[in-house]
Order: sequence, then C-alpha cells, then structure tokens
Amino acid sequence: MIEQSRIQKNIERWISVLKENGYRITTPRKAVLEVIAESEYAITPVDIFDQGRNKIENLGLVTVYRTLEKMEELGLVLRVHQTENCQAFVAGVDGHEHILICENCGRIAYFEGDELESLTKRVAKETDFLIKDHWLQFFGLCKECQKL
Amino acid sequence: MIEQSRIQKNIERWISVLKENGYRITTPRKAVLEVIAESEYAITPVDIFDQGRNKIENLGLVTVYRTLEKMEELGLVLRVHQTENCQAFVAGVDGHEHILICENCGRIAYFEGDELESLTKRVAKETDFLIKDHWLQFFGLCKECQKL
DNA sequence: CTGATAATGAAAATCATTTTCAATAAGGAA
DNA sequence: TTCCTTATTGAAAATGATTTTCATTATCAG
Repeated sequence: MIEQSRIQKNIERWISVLKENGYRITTPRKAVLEVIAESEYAITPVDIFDQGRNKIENLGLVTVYRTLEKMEELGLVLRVHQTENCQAFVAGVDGHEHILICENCGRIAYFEGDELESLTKRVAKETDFLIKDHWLQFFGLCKECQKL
Repeated sequence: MIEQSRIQKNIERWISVLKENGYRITTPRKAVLEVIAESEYAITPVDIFDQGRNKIENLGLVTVYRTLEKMEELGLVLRVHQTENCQAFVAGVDGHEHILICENCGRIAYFEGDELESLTKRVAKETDFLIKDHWLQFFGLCKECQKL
C-alpha cells in the first residue's frame, strides 16, 4: 500500500509542474493524476479510464490519453515496457531512474543508480556509436508473489 | 552493409531451428527470413511485408505476423523497444544479448556482457524482489549519423 | 506419390490510439 | 466578482496495428 502522504505529495508536485508548463488544472485531469498516484501497479490508459470514472462519471478516454501524453513529456510518468505490452505507465519518482517489475502481479519498485559507465565506454569504442542514453529494467517476483 | 555470408548463416540457422521445432519451411516464410536477415536496421512488420512483396508478389501481412511470432518465441528475432514505437524487430545474434540503436537512422549494433551482478544484488536486497531477468538497451548515434 | 494437416492470403473483426468538432470551463485581466 | 480568451473537454468518427476466420493450397512424413 502506498502511504497517503506520498500520494498527495506526488499529486501536488505534478500539479505544480503542469501549471509551470502552462497547462490548466481541470477536474478530469485531476482524476487522472489521482488514479495514477494511487496505483502501485503499472496501469494502462483503459485502466486509468475505468478507475477515473469512479471519480468523474463522464471522464473521456481521450482525456486520459492527452493527460498521459503531457505527463510523459514532462517526465511525471514513465512508460513500462514488457514483452507483451508497452502501454502501461507508472508514476515517475524523483531520483529513481529505473524500475523493477513483478512479472506476476505487475507491482513496480524503483531503484536508482547503475554501474554502466565502463560498459558504455567499451561499447562506444567497439561500435563507433556515440552513446547518449540507456534503458534498464529489471524483471522478477515481488515479495508477495514469491510465496505463491 | 552486412556481409552476404553472415546473412546466409543466419537464414540457415533460423531454418534449422524452425524445422527442429516442427514448423514447415515455406516460400513466404523464407521471404520473411531473408528480409529480416538482410536488414541492418530494426524493421517493422509492415516494412517486412513491403520488402517481402519484392520477393513474393502476393505475400500476406498475416504471414509476416505469424512468422515473427514464432521467431520471437524461439529467440530468432528481438523486439526493439523505443519511446515512440515498440513494433520493430532485429535479427537475434548468438551470444549478443543486448542492442544499441541509432536514434537517427535506426541502425542496430549488438554487444554482449554487462556489469550488473552487484547492482542486481543490491536492488534485490533493497526491494525484496527476486530478480530473474533484465533488459538493457543503449541509444545513441551511429558513425554515419554523427557526421550530420 | 499420397494424404494428413500446417500454412497461406483475403476479408472481416478487434483493439489501441488519434483526429475532428462543437460545447464547456479555467484562470488572467478588468 | 465578472468577463473573455482560449485550452480543454467528451462523443463520434477515423486511423492504424494486430488477430481471427475460413476456404484453399502446399509441405513433408510415410
């Protein structure tokens, strides 16, 4: 369970960032932010839509897509890539660049730091590429799912 | 440019693996294998379809999807994930677990090895996850595209 | 060569995402 | 507060990617 304080903190931060970037804070948009902040699992646009309708009875799926687009652009959410699907999102948490996904239940954990400096140099040298970014994700089983 | 010998080697290997797994080797399927083996860029199902039609005039897109599905399952191709699209594929090359993508032209390079053992242990400990797998992908500019 | 059946391609169905558009509401200015 | 500009909204239609269906064809084991 995510603590209430952390949910609130995320929502408030997201609202400031959206405002700073000239976006208006609307009721449907707030519903989308809440659903994402409250979820400890990676969540798809349709999931957000369904859960958002419990808050705003006539929320549109289009609004979910449009809000996600802006949030992704501002780094407020991260897209979670998996073999079968790449359309789930999680809250982006400051200072945590990478995520860890439970293959069974979809629960997400975050971690920061990596040890890829020397590998990056070696690969750049070997391939003549200029390496600008990397993408690292771990897969496994969360504490709960290990028991099954 | 990929050397002819390497293309042939890949195709032959793929055909054996497909046969070993009980799949039939058909003319349309061979066209798909060829297109993938000949491409040094990540290539989408529709690209494969278009280029395959130069070999087999009435190749079906469905066959491309079905062939890719089997190849992915057998590890003969890898799916390339990028921010905007996750539907491109590259030849899986033995012993090269990871890829490097040119953000400009889509050219692919391979590398092997990583240095993630201690990171994996640290993250497992911190999160209580049992880590079973990881994905690592580098992004950058290939030699050609650095000149632009 | 033959027969069982896997594989084929066209068309239709499905599912995710984007575009269009007229109506509404956010929030800065008065 | 009230007004006004304009970003945002949701429904519906359009688009794009992928999957299913199905009757026909072709592979390959025997």
